[in-house]
Amino acid sequence: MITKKFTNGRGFTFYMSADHLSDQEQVRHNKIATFRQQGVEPYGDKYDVSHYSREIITKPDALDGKTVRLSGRIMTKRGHGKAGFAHIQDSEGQIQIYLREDRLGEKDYMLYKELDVGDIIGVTGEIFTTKKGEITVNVSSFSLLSKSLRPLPEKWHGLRDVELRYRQRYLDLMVNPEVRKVFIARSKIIQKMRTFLTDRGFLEVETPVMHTLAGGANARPFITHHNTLDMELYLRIATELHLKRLVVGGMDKVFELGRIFRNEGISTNHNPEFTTVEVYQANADYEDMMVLTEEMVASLAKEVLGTLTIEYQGKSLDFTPPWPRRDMQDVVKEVTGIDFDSIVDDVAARKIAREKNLELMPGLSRGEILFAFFEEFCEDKLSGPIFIKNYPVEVSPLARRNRRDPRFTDRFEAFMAGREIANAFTELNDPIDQRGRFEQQVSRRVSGDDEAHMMDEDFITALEYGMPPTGGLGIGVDRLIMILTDSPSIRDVILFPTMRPKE
RNA sequence: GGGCCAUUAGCUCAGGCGGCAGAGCACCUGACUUUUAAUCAGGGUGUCCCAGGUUCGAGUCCUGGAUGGCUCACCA
Repeated sequence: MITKKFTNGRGFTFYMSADHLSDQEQVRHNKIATFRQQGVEPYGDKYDVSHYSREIITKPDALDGKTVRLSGRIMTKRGHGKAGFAHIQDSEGQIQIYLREDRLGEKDYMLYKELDVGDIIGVTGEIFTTKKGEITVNVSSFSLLSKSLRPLPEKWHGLRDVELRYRQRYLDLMVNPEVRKVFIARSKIIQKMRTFLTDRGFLEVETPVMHTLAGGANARPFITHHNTLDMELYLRIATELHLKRLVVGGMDKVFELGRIFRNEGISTNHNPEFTTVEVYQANADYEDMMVLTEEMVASLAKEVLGTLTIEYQGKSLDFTPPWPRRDMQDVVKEVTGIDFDSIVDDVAARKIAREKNLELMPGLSRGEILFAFFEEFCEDKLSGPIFIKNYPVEVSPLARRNRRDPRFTDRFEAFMAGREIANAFTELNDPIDQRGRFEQQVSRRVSGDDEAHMMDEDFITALEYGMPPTGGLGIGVDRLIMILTDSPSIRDVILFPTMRPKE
């Protein structure tokens, strides 16, 4: 290690070295040693804080001339010989501080001059307003609370590199203030969601994350292993089947807000672990779930954003209930000109799919093809919010059949900005029909569809004891938060999105 | 998984046709007691993502790989 020693005019000794540390890191490491030599602890004790920055900025008149104590991270620093300005940032924002040598004394002022952007300090001083009109703390004393050993990202551009932003979210939060706003909004949305439901008499419950059988959705699970039991366990892909067991047990109104896991692709709309809320209400049906959905989303928008009309990526969305309700078959007819009501069998449906150049797995049924038409040609055109209802039975293995037309189920999905946000139905409570649906799923599984459901005998057994007529709703919480915070990527609303490790 | 693009200083980015590695901020040295992207004078601090190849010579061209972004497929 090549080391070069030099001393600056203020008695601080530095060693520049040629090892793995950058020059800026080396300087900061050396300062720690020098501070300790001078009796200054670089990782100080807790600082009694009287105010946060925002309280001071928002009511300067009441605090003018008053002494305040606050702590924060140095974000900018400007020296002027025997005086200096800096901005410190706390959880509420930034405030300017002013330090003078004739106030602090030579020793402390010299210590201040050695502080770096990124260091966390506690300051005590009086509030005043500078010539240029900025509310500022005239510091009478300060102490170093935590020495930062690495330089912060650039003050003007912030941290732009998306890879670094996700991998080192703490830096993103430090230097990109709008990021903090998104996650504060996320926290509020989830909190309001919880109180919205509990206020309406729903009971929050926790069901297993590790399943012996991953059900309730069409998705590939993550597999893990329990050593003592020596068995495979799956991380849950949905909370649905356990929540319905609770309804069988007499818990009439339940919900679970939590993380689920799907072993599938990653994209701007998909993270392997994500958050859903599922709600089940006995003596209700999917119409009731529509009302619940629109009321909940409207109340979240109102309470968190203060408005029912928002902009998402330049498009306007109005959450004022009631939202439009459209039949899937009607929407497909409107967009593609094809009336599935007049297509009576699977063969005719496959023929029309070929005409529209829709490449599908062989042997699909009429309902599956209708659903494919909807997804392919209609879904991304639904700016919403809108409810699409009456889903084919083949793609809805857990939903009750429509009384008048058993080819369909009493199911809807809510769409916003062309994305599915919610999925709900009148729950299938006929155990014999449910067994048939599972059997159909299993046969699809056998023929290669590894996302199809597995037979869940235990769930069937629960239904055989009798489940009351029940409405169920699932909401993709991350996606809803994306809409409400105008975030283009799901990674912008998940603090630590799944990333491949570096190297 | 396929296609396209990106990776250069701590950060944000430029580097035409292959010819000594660049700017701003940050940093270092000095000046400056109400500045605010402070200013002034001086200083470039680097595994050009990695490994090969072509070439007298590669940040630049070729091959392979890594990570990320967008997109298609899959899905919510």
